[in-house]
Amino acid sequence: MPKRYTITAALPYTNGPIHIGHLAGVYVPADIYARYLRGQGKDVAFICGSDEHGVAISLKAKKEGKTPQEVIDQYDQLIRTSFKKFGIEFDNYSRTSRAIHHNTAQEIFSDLYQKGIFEEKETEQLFDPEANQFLADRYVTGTCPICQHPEAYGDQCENCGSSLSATELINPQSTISGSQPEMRKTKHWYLPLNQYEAFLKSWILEGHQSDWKPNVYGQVKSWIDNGLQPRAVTRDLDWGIPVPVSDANGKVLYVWFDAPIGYISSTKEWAAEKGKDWEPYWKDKDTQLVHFIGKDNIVFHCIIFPVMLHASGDYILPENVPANEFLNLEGQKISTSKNWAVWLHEYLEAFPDQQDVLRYVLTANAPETKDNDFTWEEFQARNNNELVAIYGNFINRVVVLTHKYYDGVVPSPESLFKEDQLVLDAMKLLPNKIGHAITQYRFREASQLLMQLARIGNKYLADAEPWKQIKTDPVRVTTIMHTALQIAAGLAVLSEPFLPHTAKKLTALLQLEKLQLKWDDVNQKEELIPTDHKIEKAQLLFQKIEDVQMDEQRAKLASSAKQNQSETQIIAPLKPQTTFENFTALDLKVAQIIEAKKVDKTKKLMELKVQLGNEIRTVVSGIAQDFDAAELIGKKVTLLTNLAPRTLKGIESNGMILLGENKQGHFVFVHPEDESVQNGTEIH
RNA sequence: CGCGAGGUAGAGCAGUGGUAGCUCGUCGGGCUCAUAACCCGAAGGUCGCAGGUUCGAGUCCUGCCCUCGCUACCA
Repeated sequence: MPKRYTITAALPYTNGPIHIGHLAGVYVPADIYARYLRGQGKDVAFICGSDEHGVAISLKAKKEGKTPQEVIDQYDQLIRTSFKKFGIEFDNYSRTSRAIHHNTAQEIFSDLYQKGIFEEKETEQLFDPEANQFLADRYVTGTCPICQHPEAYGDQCENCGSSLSATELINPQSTISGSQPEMRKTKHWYLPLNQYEAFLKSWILEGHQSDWKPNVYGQVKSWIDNGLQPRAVTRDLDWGIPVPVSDANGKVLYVWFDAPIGYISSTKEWAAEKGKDWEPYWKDKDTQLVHFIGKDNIVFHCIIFPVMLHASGDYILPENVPANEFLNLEGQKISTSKNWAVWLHEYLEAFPDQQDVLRYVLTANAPETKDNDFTWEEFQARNNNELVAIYGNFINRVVVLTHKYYDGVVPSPESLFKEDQLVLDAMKLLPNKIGHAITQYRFREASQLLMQLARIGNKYLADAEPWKQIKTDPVRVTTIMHTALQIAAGLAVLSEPFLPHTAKKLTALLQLEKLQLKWDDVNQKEELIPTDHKIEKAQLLFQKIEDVQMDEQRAKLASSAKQNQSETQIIAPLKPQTTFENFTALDLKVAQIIEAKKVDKTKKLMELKVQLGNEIRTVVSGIAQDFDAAELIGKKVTLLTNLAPRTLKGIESNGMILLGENKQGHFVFVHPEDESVQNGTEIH
């Protein structure tokens, strides 16, 4: 049994508000876990904070004409408020821009530096002279050296799928200023992950094969098996924590080096406020450290951060890293940039005081084992059929009957019948069952076990029929209602980790505040709510959600998707002037697609047969993500016929179909008269 | 291409060698205390496909197909 728990939730990055995906993947499960343990009387530090460094924030500030400080202040405030309103009850929520964090991160860097852990390397990197900064690979575009696609990124060409290095691109261009980057030398410090393979193997691959989630374990194993590379932990940037070494002017700690240290500095800040010692929470072997994260963070929390902690010597390692998969929204990936999301602050405007509904839906449909989909239809169904119909209705029945028969006073029971004992026994099994599911990080299951208690209650009332018995055997009804009230009280206690706002309302409704009921009282106490105890008048815990409300939400999503499409586009820079001769050298002809088939084992490639006069040609085109084979057949397209043939995936492609590519990277055929094609759309 | 996860009733999920299960939805019935809520019953599955191991396979092995993700700055 651990003496204490340090629970961390991924630090939200302050370049935008948070949405339901963040909540479902990280914060709701972490909060349930922390609340459950606190309810058990455990010593818990539930730690989080805003992650406020890194190149994305610096860029966003430049783009919006603000200072980075203004950007992070704005979002830190918004995120902080959202968490508070949703009842995500951190023991401490700090910020990585605070002095305590800067100091802590620098201390850890210096410590590792002095121990000689880092490797120093000088490399050549692309530098944007106009923006006066080095460029991360994804901030460089240019022509792909392999397939000639004009908009390949510095790390990968989306067209042909090849992995690239930014220095290979033809005509590289900075996406920040548009200027041509130049090569410059720069020195950085590297964490030699490759030297820690043996440590990671024995710690994770041997030590956690059975208790870590398959997705986490598999991912880590894949990285280790492929061989780890030294990783730079510093960057050339003007926004971040200065590297505390004398020859490191203008260099800051890599955001992923400093962010997880934020857990430690946030713990320090909390301990100082509470007059506690922070060190046992990070250094005592009897502390259980758990990181709640999304799957994209696995490498940092299972490899990089543990190596940092291990190398420094005296820190403990995480006991588990229960990473969740992703949540989609109405069938599509949640995307901040495309505004395809349900933002927490906007949810609250539409559904005031209904935080628990979202908490419940996101728990019941959490992406624990695979990506899941959030739909408004399911949201409505879960609310109306489960929270309202089963949970809320049970409570309402009990409270209404208690007032009708006994003026709201808990009646004194006669001796229990077998059926009364059976439901009470069934309830007594639940605290351990639910607790076990929670400590195994199976929150979906835990939430369904909770709902089972309300089902037990409804069934009990239906079987015992107090409304009939009252006419023939009123004495029997005292026992029935007493028993039903015990279940209602049990629900109030066991709901707390999942539905904190509801638990509070229910506690008030049943006037349980003074009784101070604990989790284990549910299976240990004979009576949760005593005879002669007076309860409040009935009040609804959940409201039905109507179809109109769902239509509004769906309309909102649809309009943001549309708005996003019609957003004024920045027209791609014009290419150098060409000549009429060059143009006439191109042979453009109209052709009709007569056959279309997706190329096996590719995401994008489509093999097309096109009719061109009396000739049929085979063309391979990267459009499979935007079109189905069926809808392509019969389409008339413009074909560049005299392009040199090229073999893709073993199929010779003779020609190229002219396509427009919009901002989202989706292709449209070239029919400029079509309304949906915007001015400035690039054709290639 | 490589690697990881997933593919079980209309939907969402559980089930790691022994008669296929849960929740929602659908259909039928019951009840009327309750937010037209609750309770009971039924229909609905060749467990992605094809082979193999085994007395026996959703479960183990092999191959393939599909979805999502990762490949180092999207929770």
